[in-house]
Amino acid sequence: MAHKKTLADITIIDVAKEAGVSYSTVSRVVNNKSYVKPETRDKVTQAMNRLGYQVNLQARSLAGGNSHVIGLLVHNMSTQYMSEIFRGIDDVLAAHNYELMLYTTHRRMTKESTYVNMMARGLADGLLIVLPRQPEAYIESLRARDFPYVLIDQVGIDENDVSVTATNFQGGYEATSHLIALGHRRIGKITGWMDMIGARDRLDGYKAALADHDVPLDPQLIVIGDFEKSSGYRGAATLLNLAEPPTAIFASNDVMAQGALELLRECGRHVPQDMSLIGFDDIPLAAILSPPLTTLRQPMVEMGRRATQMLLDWISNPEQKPTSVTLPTELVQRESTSSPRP
Amino acid sequence: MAHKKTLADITIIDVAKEAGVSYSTVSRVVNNKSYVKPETRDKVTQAMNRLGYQVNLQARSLAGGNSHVIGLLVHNMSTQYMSEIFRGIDDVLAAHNYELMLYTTHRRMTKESTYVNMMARGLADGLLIVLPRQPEAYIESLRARDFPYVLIDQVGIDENDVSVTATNFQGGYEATSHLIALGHRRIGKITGWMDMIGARDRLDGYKAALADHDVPLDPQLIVIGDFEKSSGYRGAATLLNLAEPPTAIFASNDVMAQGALELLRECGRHVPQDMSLIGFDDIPLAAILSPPLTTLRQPMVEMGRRATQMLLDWISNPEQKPTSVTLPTELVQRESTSSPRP
DNA sequence: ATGAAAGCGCTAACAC
DNA sequence: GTGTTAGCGCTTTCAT
Repeated sequence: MAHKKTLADITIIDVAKEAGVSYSTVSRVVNNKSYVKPETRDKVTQAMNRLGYQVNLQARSLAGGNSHVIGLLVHNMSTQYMSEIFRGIDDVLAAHNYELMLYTTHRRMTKESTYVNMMARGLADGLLIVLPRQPEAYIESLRARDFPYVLIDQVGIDENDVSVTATNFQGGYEATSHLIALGHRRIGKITGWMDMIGARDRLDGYKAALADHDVPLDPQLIVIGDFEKSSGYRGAATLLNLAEPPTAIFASNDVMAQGALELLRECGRHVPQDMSLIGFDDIPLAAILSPPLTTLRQPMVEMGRRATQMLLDWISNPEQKPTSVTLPTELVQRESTSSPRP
Repeated sequence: MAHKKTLADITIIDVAKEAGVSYSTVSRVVNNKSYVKPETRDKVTQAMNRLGYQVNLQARSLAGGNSHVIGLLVHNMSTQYMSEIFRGIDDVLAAHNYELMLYTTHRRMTKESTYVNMMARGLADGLLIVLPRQPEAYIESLRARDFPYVLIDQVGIDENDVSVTATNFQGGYEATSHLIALGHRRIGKITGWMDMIGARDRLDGYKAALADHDVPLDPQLIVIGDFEKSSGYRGAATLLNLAEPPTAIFASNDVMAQGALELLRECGRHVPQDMSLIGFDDIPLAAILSPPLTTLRQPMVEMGRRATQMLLDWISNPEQKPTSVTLPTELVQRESTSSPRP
């Protein structure tokens, strides 16, 4: 045992004694359920304050109540993308006195299910899942127990899943159209994980914009990335080595754009004079790069906020399942895009 | 109640039935404690797998066992500084199958104690506290119950506190000496929160370096900051407006240096030609700024790792309290410092 | 409106 | 080496 419980651990029973009531009455006061005579309630409240009572979340949860904890399942916490989403989550959690259990999966994808099950067994009242790669593995079990969960930046398996996403197709379309409007005809594309719907949507938006503007689609111009900086770097290299290289590159997130920028600099190419570059997300980094990166802003903080609010609503009202929302993206023009050299 | 417990919730009792043993034997197998006949152990293990058993952490914790959760108390999760520290924490937690309860205090300093108490009452087996501002408020209660906790980047009230810090004084000394060696004599200093020992140490290092190199100390050159970008911006403005402005600025973290850089750019000053600039931390951002920032590297990932390892060791061996460690800082020369204009 | 009592799933003595 | 049993602190019927 890691610690000894000292006398400082005062329980509902201590409060009951102090207030001269039964301990189920104390429970009622604490949970604000059913009627308690105002007079009694006062007595109890005062006793609680006097003793400095604090609820034991595990006991409450074990006994069948809410745990007042929500679980957050993320791939990697140390990215600006996640920092932004987290700010939104944290905002609303703090406002509602909820605790947060954080789980980062990294490469250990197999453990996702284990974690989700632990959470669903009472450790948490609900789950926030950011960018899951294979939610199929556990979503079914979540549904089976009517356990509230909201997916962020990933739609689920079907319409039953509650999710918060952005307009990825539109964003891809707009980014590409922006480049076309500038006069580009050969536009390289570095994609994200192709097993993620959002990444596929951005690519589809790219293709649609090309088609709508009668720009031929050259498969060589599409290179598969993985949302990591290094794949942006490699992708840009691939594109640059083409017999007929593009005059602009659309990376499916800012971090890959950063990687591309690095490669371009190393090869002595100037952005945007020699090569236009556009990203996706608008993480804080985007504005700091030189040149500042033109990108498609995704409202990440708001996504975190909305998802959390939806989850909390759902928890407090289990019958009322929230409906998924899609938030708008927006073109942020900075200095990494311009017309191509004549 | 947020969810209904379905038949899928199989407990230690189900496993016991399935294996044909008592449920305390199952508990023994699960916890790997005391001897169980290998044969019995196998039977139980198989039953567990067959049923897909998973321990209920709250029940375990309530019953007096370890919760296998550690609490992390931070001021703000959405900074690169924290992202780095978190990577270290996450690394070792994952390796030891520990869960993480995250609590961000923001401006709600009053809630720190409440949270710490909740954790200490069984929700967590130990606590990691990053950069607390007023730990006095609750550290006493932690000690009173022999509850394991490790402070990161903050020494405690006295030698009894276990902490992981970096050589802030040395770092401040080295940063300043670097500037002096370059030929600077008027060196501005933007400090961090002055209620934090680390920030005071960096300032003291600055003063000591000045004294050792016979550079007069001008109080006007010291402006109080708060580790936020905006205070770096304002601090630089103050310094620039001095009758006799400095030729170099030492900001107590990279984020304030970033703020200073912004102000400098807006005022048309070139770094490092018109003004040398040095930061502290070496967050990823530092290398990306233009010009890339010279700074004092603090081994943040390692700090997180060490602290977590110490905490876990302590938890598994309560009699053996770990001893605090101080990790070395290191000058990282990039392009934001040079000799002053003649 | 309030009290009594039965568990929630588990650990940790204590028996055998 | 394994079974029995008493709680951990709380929520929730069920009485009253």
